[in-house]
Amino acid sequence: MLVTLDFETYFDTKVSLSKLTTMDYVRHEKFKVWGVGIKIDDGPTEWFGEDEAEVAISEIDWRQATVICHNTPFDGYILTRYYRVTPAYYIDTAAMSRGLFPGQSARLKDCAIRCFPDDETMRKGDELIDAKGIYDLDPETEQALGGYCIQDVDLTWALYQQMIDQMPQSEMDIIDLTCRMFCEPKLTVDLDSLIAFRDDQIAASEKAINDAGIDRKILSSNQQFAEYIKTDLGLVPPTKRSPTTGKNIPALGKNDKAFTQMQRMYPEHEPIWAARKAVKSRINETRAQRFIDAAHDDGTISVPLRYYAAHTGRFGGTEKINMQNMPRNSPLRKALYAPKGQLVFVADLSNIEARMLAWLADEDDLLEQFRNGDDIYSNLATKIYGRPINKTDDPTERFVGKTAVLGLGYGMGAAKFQSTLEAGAMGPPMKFTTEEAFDVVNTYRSTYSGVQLLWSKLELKLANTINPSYDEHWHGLRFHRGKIHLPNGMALHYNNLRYEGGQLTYDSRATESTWGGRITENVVQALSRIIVTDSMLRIQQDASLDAQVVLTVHDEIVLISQANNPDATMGKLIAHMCQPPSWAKDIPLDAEGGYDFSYSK
DNA sequence: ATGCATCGCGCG
DNA sequence: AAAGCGCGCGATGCAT
Repeated sequence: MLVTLDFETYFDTKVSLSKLTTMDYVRHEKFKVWGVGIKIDDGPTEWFGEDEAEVAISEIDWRQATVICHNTPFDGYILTRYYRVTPAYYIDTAAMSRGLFPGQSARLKDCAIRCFPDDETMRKGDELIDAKGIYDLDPETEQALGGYCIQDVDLTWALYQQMIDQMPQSEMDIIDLTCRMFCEPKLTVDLDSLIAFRDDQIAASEKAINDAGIDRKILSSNQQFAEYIKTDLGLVPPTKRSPTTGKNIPALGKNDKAFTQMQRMYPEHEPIWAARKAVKSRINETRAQRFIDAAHDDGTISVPLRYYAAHTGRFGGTEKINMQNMPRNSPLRKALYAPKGQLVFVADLSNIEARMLAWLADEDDLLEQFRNGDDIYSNLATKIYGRPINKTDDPTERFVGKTAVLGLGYGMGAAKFQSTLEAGAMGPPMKFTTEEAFDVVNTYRSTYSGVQLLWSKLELKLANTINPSYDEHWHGLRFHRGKIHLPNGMALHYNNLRYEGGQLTYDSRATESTWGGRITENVVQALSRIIVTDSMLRIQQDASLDAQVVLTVHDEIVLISQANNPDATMGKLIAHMCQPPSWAKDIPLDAEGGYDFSYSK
């Protein structure tokens, strides 16, 4: 049974979805369901007002129901957390839109215009219903609201019918799973440790500011802090060229080399440097607070993930919470744990993008190294240094190999390679001369000549699609009409593809230009994402695992399963993740992972 | 007050 | 001619 529905709920200037997270909004004391529009299968849409909504919801057999909404994490959250009913399957037309039209607005209004450009009846009502801030609706307002709600439900249904044929079942299952992570939370939070962490952060930052004796405002502002360094300390504040605007801006970031150097040169100002750091690291405090606020009374926490946030299909964060970029050894991670009797399992696909790149580039030698379980970072470093490099004896040289493998495969140049090494993002900061950096880049490109060839191949094939009759199948991909169709039925979109000033150009939110290295990265990322989501579904659907996937972080899958016999569970996970797809049977995959009471690796 | 662009920084 | 790529959030500073 298909249940298309749309809740209309109280909102005012402060209590609204634009001001609050979904969690805070639905649990707000003023939250109230004004009514709900419900359509069962292709029957008529009915409006149920405030007094009828609960009965209408309770009369549906949710164990048999597939719910369809526009932005289902919201309506689904009301169903599961407010009405305590759980649909069998979640469909979200906003998510479908993001999948089919990456980078374009997924608002109901915009979806309608895009899907039905010539049908003026398929429009979201835009006359203003002034229900804002009216807690108890008068009959006329309620009737008007009900009318618009019915229109929205009908529109959602029409969008569903329009888009469903273009959506592969696997992606519908991923949308269902994404909604489930949010609407049926399984992870729990340790509030005490979060509160302790937050309060520690606040105390530490207050102490640092007091010790320095400078106003917080000055410390936190780049411009004001630069001025302070100049006039009060009598030093020259470091500057740099903005990578986006080209303007000269203060280089006072935590990782700005000139600034860290200045800190080393003037240790007598240590309290000031410490205070600057403390002020700038308030994110820990606010993040802890976000988690505390998001926690439900029963201890669970919803995982907000945005389906198809990136045009490559990768997920993103949302609801002011980004669980995909939590610092690795942060108390934030440790505060997320499994319910009693269960464990958190974390597994990731080792070097998935490097493997995918090697597979696409037909780099047989590299593929063989992966098959043999070789340390590819050390192997490349061996070529770079001209002597045997291994993980234990030459960690520094290996980092050079790692930086090379991760960046040079997508066209990174010598200057950028040099500065990346100098910043020391992946290991100890290293000094390379321009010539040395050039040497490494050349070594990489000649060692993996297939990669360099791949850049130009992909650029040429994509550029060829400017010609509408061009249609080529290659490596499970199809190049046609500004799109690179992926083997799972989705596609990379390069809208309005053209040459502008000699640059391959397309429209996303802004006008973008692209080139071989960038296209290669897009394809590699999109294909790697399919490997991960395919195994996510296998894991979720393997009844013997009794697992609930609760989070994914690009190459990593996080799930909760029973605590008994965890090694057997882990073994099955790894097996699921190492299964190559039908379109790349010869790609060597590897996965590793572990389990614990909490989400800590 | 609120929105937008920009930067910094965390993750992959 | 030359270019690692992909995200979201917090904070600042400026525009409205």
